[in-house]
Amino acid sequence: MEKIKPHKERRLKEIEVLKAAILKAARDLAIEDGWPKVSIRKIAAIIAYTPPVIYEHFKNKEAILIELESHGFRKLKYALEEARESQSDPVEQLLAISSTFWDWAFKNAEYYQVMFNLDGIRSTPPSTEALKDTGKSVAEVLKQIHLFSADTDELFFNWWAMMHGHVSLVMSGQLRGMDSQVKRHMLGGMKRFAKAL
Amino acid sequence: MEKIKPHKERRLKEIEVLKAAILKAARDLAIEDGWPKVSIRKIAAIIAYTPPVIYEHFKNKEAILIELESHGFRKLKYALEEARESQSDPVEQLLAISSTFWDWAFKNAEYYQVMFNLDGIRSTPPSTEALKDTGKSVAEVLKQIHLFSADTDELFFNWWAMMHGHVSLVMSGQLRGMDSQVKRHMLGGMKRFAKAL
DNA sequence: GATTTTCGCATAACACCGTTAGGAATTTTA
DNA sequence: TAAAATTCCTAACGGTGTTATGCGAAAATC
Repeated sequence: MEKIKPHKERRLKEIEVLKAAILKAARDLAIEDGWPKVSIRKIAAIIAYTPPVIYEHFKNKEAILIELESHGFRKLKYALEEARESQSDPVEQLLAISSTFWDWAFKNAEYYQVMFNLDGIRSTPPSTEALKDTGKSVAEVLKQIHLFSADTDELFFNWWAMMHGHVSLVMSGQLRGMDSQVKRHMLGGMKRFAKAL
Repeated sequence: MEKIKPHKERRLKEIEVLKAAILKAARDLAIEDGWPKVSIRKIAAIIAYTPPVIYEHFKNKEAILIELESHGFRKLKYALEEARESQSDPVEQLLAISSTFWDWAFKNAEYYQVMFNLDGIRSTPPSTEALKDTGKSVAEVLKQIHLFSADTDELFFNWWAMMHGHVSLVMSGQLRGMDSQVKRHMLGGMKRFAKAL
């Protein structure tokens, strides 16, 4: 068994720390000024290195976004699961999940934007897998509610569309200033959606 | 009454022509390679002028996009009105409008993307006015259908969210390759939506 | 008709961007 | 101690939106 030399181990930690710092810097910049203003050079300045160093940890700028995207989906998934567990009735669960989704999206707008390419920074889109996995709680709840009606895939996509539609219209500014009003509308629509199943 | 001198008049025509050429060049570039690859320099090359000339017709790059956005909304509005007139029953009208919306969005993706900032090129978002005006047909149809239930604003936003949600999830690649499947699901959801009113 | 003014347009530059090549200095290995 | 590898920087390439400057030609004025 090979013994790992202490300085090697320390170095590995350092690399991990630096990688985390890059991700944090990118996110902080996005929170501050929005994704379009995030640049490799600014990230480098924050972590007090020169730009090329970043390319030792990430293949390119896109790779940083992809990593943050998956962070975002994991966090959102967790939030939705928690929301579901706060209720026992399936319809109540659906409403709780939807409400939590909304709140999470705006409290973590920088994540949401990179997850759904809302600022068009990404050149490759997130995979369908992320959607399916993140919405697992919803899929299960829908299965419990619908009992007899349309196929589950349809309901699942309908739910995603209603959520992302409302959120992205507000977030991209088309309905700026109507946040809470639109959230009410979204929940109203979700109730009708559940009732129609 | 002041007489307009012929060379002045000719010049005004030239300016109009050039402005139209700039808009067309931008759109063609977007159709070819997507909005992120559209640049002032490339537009200039196409119209066979140098970049500064473009700034005599548009304040900046954003202004070009804003103009195309309003073109897009006008065209979409017209398409939706036509769809409505193809049916007499209100529910059928709603479905026809929704189906047409879908088809239009993908047949005019370069417009749709600039209208909803799907590629994040815009820094200022389109106004709520454009949404309200474009969706006028829908608002009227919804008023005819709902008779007693929830307020019209809510239904109107719900419709926009369902449409834009489905479209943007497919268009931004999250559901790539599932175009026709998702369209079916969207129409299914829309039927349930109409039935629940 | 000559002179002045205005107009149309290009050259060149500024400040930024993502990304990469090359090399210096330091640290680890032999 | 010499060789090898690692770490990190400087400098550059080709691209971006945008603007200052100025030249030549056309139009307006005298």
